[in-house]
Amino acid sequence: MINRKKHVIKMAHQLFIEKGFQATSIQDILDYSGISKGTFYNYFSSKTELLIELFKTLFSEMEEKRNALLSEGDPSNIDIFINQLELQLKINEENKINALFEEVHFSNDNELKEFIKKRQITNLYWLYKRFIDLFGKDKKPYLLDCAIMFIGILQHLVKYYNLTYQPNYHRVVKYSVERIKLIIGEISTNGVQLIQPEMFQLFSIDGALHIPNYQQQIMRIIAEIKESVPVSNKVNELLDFIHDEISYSKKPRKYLIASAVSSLREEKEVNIHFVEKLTEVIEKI
Amino acid sequence: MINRKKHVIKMAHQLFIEKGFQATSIQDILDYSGISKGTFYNYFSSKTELLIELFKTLFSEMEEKRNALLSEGDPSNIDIFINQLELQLKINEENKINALFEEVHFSNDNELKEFIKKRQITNLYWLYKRFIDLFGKDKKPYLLDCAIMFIGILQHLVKYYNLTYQPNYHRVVKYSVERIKLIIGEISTNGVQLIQPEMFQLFSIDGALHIPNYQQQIMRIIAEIKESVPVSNKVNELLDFIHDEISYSKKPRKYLIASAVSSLREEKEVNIHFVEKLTEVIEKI
DNA sequence: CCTAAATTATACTATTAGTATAAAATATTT
DNA sequence: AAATATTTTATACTAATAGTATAATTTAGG
Repeated sequence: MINRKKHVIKMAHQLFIEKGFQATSIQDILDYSGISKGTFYNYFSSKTELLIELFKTLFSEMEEKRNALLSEGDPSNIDIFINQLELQLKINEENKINALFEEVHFSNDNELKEFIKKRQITNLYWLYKRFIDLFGKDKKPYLLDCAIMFIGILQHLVKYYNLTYQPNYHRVVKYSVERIKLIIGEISTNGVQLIQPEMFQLFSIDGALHIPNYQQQIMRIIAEIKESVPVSNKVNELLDFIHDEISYSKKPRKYLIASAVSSLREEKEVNIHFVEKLTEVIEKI
Repeated sequence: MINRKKHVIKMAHQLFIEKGFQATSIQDILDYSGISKGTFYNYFSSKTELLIELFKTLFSEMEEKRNALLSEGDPSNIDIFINQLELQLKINEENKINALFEEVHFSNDNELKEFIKKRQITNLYWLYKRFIDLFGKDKKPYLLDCAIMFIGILQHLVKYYNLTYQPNYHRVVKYSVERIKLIIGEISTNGVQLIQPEMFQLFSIDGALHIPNYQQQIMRIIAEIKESVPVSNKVNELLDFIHDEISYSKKPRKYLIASAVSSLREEKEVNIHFVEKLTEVIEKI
């Protein structure tokens, strides 16, 4: 029964893709996934919260795959970067993430709006960091501007390219990268800056963003635990809490996480080996 | 009573700005603008249709002001272009058009989606044409790509600039224009093309877009008539029909418009001079 | 086999979009 | 000015849907 919640999210995702988020009623989701209303509200407090959970899983998967492309590779290798972008665009399309994203801008739900905003900033930060990898630390002052422009260029070109031709992400990404390379060269020669990278501090995710090491490690361990054995409700809840706290809190509450881990230790289904690794990593937060 | 409908749109606009489109119920609009439900549904078939009418008026006003900046000026003067962009960004902000736009992507309403899509394409086309004015016909094959990239750059820079600093549209526009100038130079030297300008034909607004002369003239005459004297319901309906047919139809139905004009001729409140001018222009369609 | 938790079925409330209609107010025509 | 047509209002109604409440049933685990 532990996968029921995931199953509901999956079914809802399908409905959202087919009919759109708005047009899918909760009753539709109940019918399609074969649960009762009570169960639904036991899992989620609203349709919006279901959507947020859907986004979280999709983004986690995407980030994992994206980072896997780079692991052990050379961060300054631009072909890897291009592969990462292509991958993201493809996953986006497969899951209609963009469509959902757009559909969702409407919401009066502040939690959702904040979630999406943070997501965009985090994504921008990733790009900024990758640009530093690719083009060198000396160009730092200009690379935020460039990252912003690059997102704009890429998104708009993809949109109109796909309106006109069959999608060809490789071509569009390469084209976009060529343009931004030119701009980076010119801007850093002339020393023109528009927005200061200190901007990230405004969103107080700067801290969290600077130490993605432990975050990635923890997320990997959690994934391993879940794959190793079907876990109980309780374990699942604990793992999800840790995952979310790590991923979406400005400052993850270290002691709360430690407490969750020690509860995990009690559960025999979880290999003690994993718990040790978790404890170890969490101490470094 | 002729302005009541406009008054309702205005009041609704205020509510949309304050609370958002979604969060504003029809009852809110009724209370705020002091009309009854019956009247509302007499004016609009739904809240969405009201929104479309709001957009139409906002866009018309914006286009008029934007084009006024260029009238009699040199199309290749880049400072005029920069002024035009600044103006648009400011009007956008004042009326929260972007916010409404985003809020609205959600809708299951196909009419609205189509309306917005066409609006974006039309806007892109305007920019493409302006780029031809500014950078020369010889660069035509590359200027659609550049227009697309430019929109992306400008929109994203504005977004993040305004998140960080006080809005300074002049600065952001100038920065964006500098970048695109560089790209245009490089692209046209190397002869790289991504999307063909023939793309516009896909949206079959190509024809309509090529002859904006009569469109502008007619819209000006209509505005003049409405300003000259408070017009009756009937006249207003006729004028609005002509306006919409000119603005939003792929191929305006010439004879239908002529018929509307001849009905106008019967109305004594409308100065015959205007009717003559209209007739004259419509013959050229 | 027993207990606790999860799930179901069902009924209910509250909000809202949209329809229907008769009465009242306002315009228009003769 | 009276008659007629139209617009507007007030009101009551239907239908759809989100979310709450709860007793009965099922399932999982010790």
